[in-house]
Amino acid sequence: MAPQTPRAQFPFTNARVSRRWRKLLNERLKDLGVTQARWFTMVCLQRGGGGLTQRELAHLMTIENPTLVRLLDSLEEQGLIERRLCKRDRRARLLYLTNAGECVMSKLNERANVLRDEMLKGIENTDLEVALHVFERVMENSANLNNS
Amino acid sequence: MAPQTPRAQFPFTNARVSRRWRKLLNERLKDLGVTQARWFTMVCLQRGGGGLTQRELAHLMTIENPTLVRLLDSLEEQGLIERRLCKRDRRARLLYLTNAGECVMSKLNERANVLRDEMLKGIENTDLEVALHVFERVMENSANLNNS
DNA sequence: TCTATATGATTAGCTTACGATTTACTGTTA
DNA sequence: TAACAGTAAATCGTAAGCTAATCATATAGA
Repeated sequence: MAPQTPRAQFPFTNARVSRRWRKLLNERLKDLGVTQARWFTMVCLQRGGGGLTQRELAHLMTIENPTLVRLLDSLEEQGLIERRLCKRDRRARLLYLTNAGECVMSKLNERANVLRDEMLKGIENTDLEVALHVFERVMENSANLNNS
Repeated sequence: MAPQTPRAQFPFTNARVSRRWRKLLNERLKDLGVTQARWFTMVCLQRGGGGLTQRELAHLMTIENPTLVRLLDSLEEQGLIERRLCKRDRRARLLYLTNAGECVMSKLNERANVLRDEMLKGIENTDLEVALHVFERVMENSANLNNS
């Protein structure tokens, strides 16, 4: 079980919630052939606008480049995204959602929204804002550590 | 980037914090040969008391049995935990920290505590309690879903 | 210009999460 | 007691996270 004080408990419980959300969302998206991570990739790509490079998208997602490469490989194979060559820099690839990708996104988003509302049911907006404030502070603090 | 409203943002940012914590803690425990997940396994075993079965420990950790099996395999190989046969039920294994395991735990805990304090620096206790309250509610809500 | 360094993407290999299946044993019931 | 349902652990395969190393191309400096 997680330790005693709120301070000590926080990282464990945070991780637990994260695992649960991932697991439930994976279940609910499974029949559409998309996982939580792949959906998140598409969300960030849509939000960032087409034409991002892989490095830019990885930065938006706060994951490492090699992790993104595999996600993109599967999404490309499914025909949901496209890697186009960049004329300015021949090392880079520019990323776009395909039409099929755009289409499936509405279903995915709807299911994700339903799950999110179910998981957050009965929680005050003010409490959620406090929680998000805590998250932001943690991210700031950890950005200033020796994480090279 | 994460979506707009606090509600929409919550799951993404939660996951992000979880990844960051794991990554930083892995870095800091690396030279002791222990990962965040293996340390968490030992924490739960110590907290639950020696003599837990694998099923019981997996339940405490809120992870699945196959995940725990591999963590225990590596911990056992490192000589940090022990699987003993159970006399009552020959299917079951009873888990214990070894002496070596107990010894290394104090170093691991200290480093983990330092990291935790660095990451939570400047955050009010009351805010942390609100965040934990949100987590608990999410776990309750998700326990009542179709997660079989 | 030519060489050295930096950068975008990839590959390879490890870890940790999952589900599905298998194996070994327990306990119950016909 | 013999069959059968249930349970503890292990095994297998897949996904998604990481680091380290590699390849191709860009860019900066001598």
